[in-house]
Amino acid sequence: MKSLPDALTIQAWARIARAQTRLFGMAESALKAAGLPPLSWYDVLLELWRAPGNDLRQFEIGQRLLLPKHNLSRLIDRLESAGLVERQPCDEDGRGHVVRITHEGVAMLRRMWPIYGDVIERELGAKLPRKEIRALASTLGKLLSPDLPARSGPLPNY
Amino acid sequence: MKSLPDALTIQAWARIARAQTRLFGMAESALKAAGLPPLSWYDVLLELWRAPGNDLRQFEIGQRLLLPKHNLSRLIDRLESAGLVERQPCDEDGRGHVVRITHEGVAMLRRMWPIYGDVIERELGAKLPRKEIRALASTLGKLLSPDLPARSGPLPNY
DNA sequence: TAAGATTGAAAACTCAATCTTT
DNA sequence: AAAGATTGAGTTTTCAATCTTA
Repeated sequence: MKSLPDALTIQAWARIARAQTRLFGMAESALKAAGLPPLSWYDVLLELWRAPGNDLRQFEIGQRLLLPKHNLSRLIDRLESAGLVERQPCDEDGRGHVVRITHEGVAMLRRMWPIYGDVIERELGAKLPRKEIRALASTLGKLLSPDLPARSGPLPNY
Repeated sequence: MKSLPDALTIQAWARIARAQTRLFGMAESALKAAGLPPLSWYDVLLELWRAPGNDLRQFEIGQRLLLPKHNLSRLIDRLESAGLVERQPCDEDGRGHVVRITHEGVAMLRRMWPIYGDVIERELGAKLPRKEIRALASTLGKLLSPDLPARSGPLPNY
């Protein structure tokens, strides 16, 4: 049975798409202008950096970032070619690999964060009162699956 | 001068990305499962359908959808091959074309909307109280350029 | 059989260069 | 020179098929 949304819901939906396109497009542009890799690299590196042993199984990265496995395979290939991560055989499960962030990968994260974070602050932090940012995060949180691993976003802490 | 965002702002930022990925991924899946074209087709067709004469200049579509022109060229190619739009020479400006939605294009819009709208209602409309949806739309609106053409989102009205 | 991961082929996107008209 | 639009080359993503191990 199909039930259709009202105009207000449609407007909110469209603005989620529009805001994402605009904001993340700006972040990509800023990174490219600085000669740095795209956001997808940052996301993977950050997940690895935050993981307890600085490593994760490939499928765990995919779960956290909502990426399909075939896509991830080649993304990791590129990161590996650039020397930012390394693949190691997995002891517990002979099928899979463990992906670990390298020293260079951490260095890259540190170079990217000032550029990326500046865009976040300019486009979001500086544009809304703190109360409204809190409400935004809370509302969007309700739209996300609670069964997915918790993820607080790009939070380098350095 | 770079100023970095606080943890709350980062969380809100990350949730915009995550919500967009999840929600629009679901819409794409639903359309594909029904054997229908992707959202990008819907977006273009809807803009044309809403335009006064059922047509727009190509660059106008690009402005409304935040798409670069080289990308749009081939998207319109695909829509044209599928018979959903047609390109006509432009009287006022010899450089450009006018893109008009065809009868089949409107029919496609009508077939896609029940599928797409159902996802919007399920994933957004049904999950949040109306007051919160209103606040969400309002907040996200503040993050978007006011100089861009107004766009209220997918609103078929039929 | 299913899960983790990879691969080839095709589709789509990006970037820079190009063409035409303003 | 600038704007609207297209095109070729290269990169990335998507889809389906495959491989290995659980």
